[in-house]
Amino acid sequence: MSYDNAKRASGTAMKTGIQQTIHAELIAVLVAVTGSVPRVLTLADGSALPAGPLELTHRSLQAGVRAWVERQTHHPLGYIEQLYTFADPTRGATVAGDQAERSISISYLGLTREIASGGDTVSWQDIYRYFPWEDRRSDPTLIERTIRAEMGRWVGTSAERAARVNACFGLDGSPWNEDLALPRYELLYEMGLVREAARDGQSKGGEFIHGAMMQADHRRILATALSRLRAKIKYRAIVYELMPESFSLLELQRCVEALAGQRLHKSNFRRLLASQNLLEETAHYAPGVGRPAKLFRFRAALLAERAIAGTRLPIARP
Amino acid sequence: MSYDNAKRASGTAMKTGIQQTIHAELIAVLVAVTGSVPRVLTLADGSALPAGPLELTHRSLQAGVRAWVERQTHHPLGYIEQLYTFADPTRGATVAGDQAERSISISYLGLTREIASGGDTVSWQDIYRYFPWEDRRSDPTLIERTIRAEMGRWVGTSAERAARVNACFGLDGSPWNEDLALPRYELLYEMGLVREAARDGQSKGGEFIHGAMMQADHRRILATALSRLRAKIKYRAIVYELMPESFSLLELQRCVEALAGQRLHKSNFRRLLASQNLLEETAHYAPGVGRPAKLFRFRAALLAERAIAGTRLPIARP
DNA sequence: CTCATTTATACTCAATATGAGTATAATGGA
DNA sequence: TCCATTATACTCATATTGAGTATAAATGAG
Repeated sequence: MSYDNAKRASGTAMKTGIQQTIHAELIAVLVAVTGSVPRVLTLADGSALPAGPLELTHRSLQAGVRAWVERQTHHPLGYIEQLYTFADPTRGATVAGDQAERSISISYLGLTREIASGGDTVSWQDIYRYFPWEDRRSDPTLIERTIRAEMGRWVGTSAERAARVNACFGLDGSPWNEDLALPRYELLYEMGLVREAARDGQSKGGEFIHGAMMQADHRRILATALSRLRAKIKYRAIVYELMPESFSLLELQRCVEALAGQRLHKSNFRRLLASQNLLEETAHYAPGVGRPAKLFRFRAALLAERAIAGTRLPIARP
Repeated sequence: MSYDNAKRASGTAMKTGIQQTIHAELIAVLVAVTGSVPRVLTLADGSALPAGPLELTHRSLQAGVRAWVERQTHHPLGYIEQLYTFADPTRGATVAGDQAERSISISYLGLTREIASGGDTVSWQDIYRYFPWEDRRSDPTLIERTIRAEMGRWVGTSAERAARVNACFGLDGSPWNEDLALPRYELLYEMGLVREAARDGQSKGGEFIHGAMMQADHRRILATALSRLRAKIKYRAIVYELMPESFSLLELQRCVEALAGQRLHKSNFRRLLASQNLLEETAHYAPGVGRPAKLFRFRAALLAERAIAGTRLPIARP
């Protein structure tokens, strides 16, 4: 961290020998919500996220991701956001003469609407297939019933571990915080309760809790995306990208509930929406089993103001 | 984005020809708050952030940043968080035979306490030296007075541009949002009102607003750090890392104010602190000019619970 | 055709949180 | 001793939130 380094770094390409050669890979987490199911686009029958190398033709990282997704799905990608960059030390770290090799992965979160993607093993998967404990809409006691005993074993008599588990999983007085999806996954990994831990040689064997495994650390990346998304819907109107042109208020509520993994209080949710002035009425109604619901759309001006309003979550209890 | 790519990506090192060779650089934004001044560690007399290449000896990206900072400052680094990764298309994008070269920068935010750093041109600089308009503690009307006319010229008759400026800078009815430090800097760049824009050939010439320039896009990275930090103090107790062992409530308030760039309401700030149960009293008092203030420290248990409480900002008006 | 069922929408009300300000307590120094 | 200065403790009106009830507009069974 010397001045020389800084000068080199901000100049043109560095070609000195100290530095190693690196391969960069882009990973995309594409999310869509259909009805009440939050989905992610996967490859290999749900065991991997779309990924590929950064190519020279890409003007920027974001442009690289966009290019792929649009080539693959023939669908323009709306909102897109960088998630995280990591350099896995265990993979690709081989030295060959003067040149050392290493792989860096840069992940992105994109929001779309679900479309039929014609590929061999390409498919949209329910996100909660990978994190069953994150879906508390129908049964918020899943953790209480299935995971708690296993966690207790790991905690043992350590007060510090107990505090961490309670804070992450909302046990013993702590409130449940939906944003903590990533810390929860990481904690389960550390406890050896997800299959990836055993695969990577971290687990001492024992019970695994439900949840489908993915290649490499793709499931961790997906957890990062879920965390980010849940935090963001509370202060940015990004649901926009996930909804059709017009929709009923209940449909919008179901979409937010799907992402948050929580039931929301109906009238309070509507009051919040009204106070934020995000929507405008259309002249149409959605037919259905009961009284027809008025259809709404997002206000056109919203696109310009993007940076503003927040959608906080009025949580409902059964 | 085919299944083949995904398989390659998640296997061992990729050596096929499609992919280009990449250099990775790590950039650190080290922040400390001393008294009422938020500072950042810089090189080259305040014109660059500490940066250097990713080395093979680094187990992970974070470990790489930690290693440097600790080697340079001889001070253990507490909180550290990844900011953003970007691949500048304009620098280092040269093709040489089969091998193409490109540079990727990965930036990190770290929190410390300020210490004398014995280096030639290494220094701690007031962050608001780079973003004078972000400090609204003494004079919240700076934008109103100095920048507005210039912005008006760029807006012209475009309603969309006007809406964007108003939302970003809290003009014309929109509330000021301190988290938007990055969008604000980006908007000023787009408008050609910061010197970097002229250097990069984006500006059409004209008045520049105050604020010191930095090499490459380091000032943009610093804006990213400020945005992230301001957003985060509202929902995570990270001020912890910036304060000494024990401190008075007013000192803590001054620290938060320095980061937020806003004055806070004294008694409401204290009420918020009390309700969150973050602090505990010590037996000591700080001597000073008036009545001595009781000294507090962060509760030990806080470290374990880290993931919890939020510190919202009760804004004060003069 | 009537009524139970289902969903939509409108209101109400208590509890809590927030913004803003006043009153009182300890200091050191003129 | 009194005053300037900072600390700490209360007060109070208003806004926001959580939770729930009442009424409206459809469908379909009988």
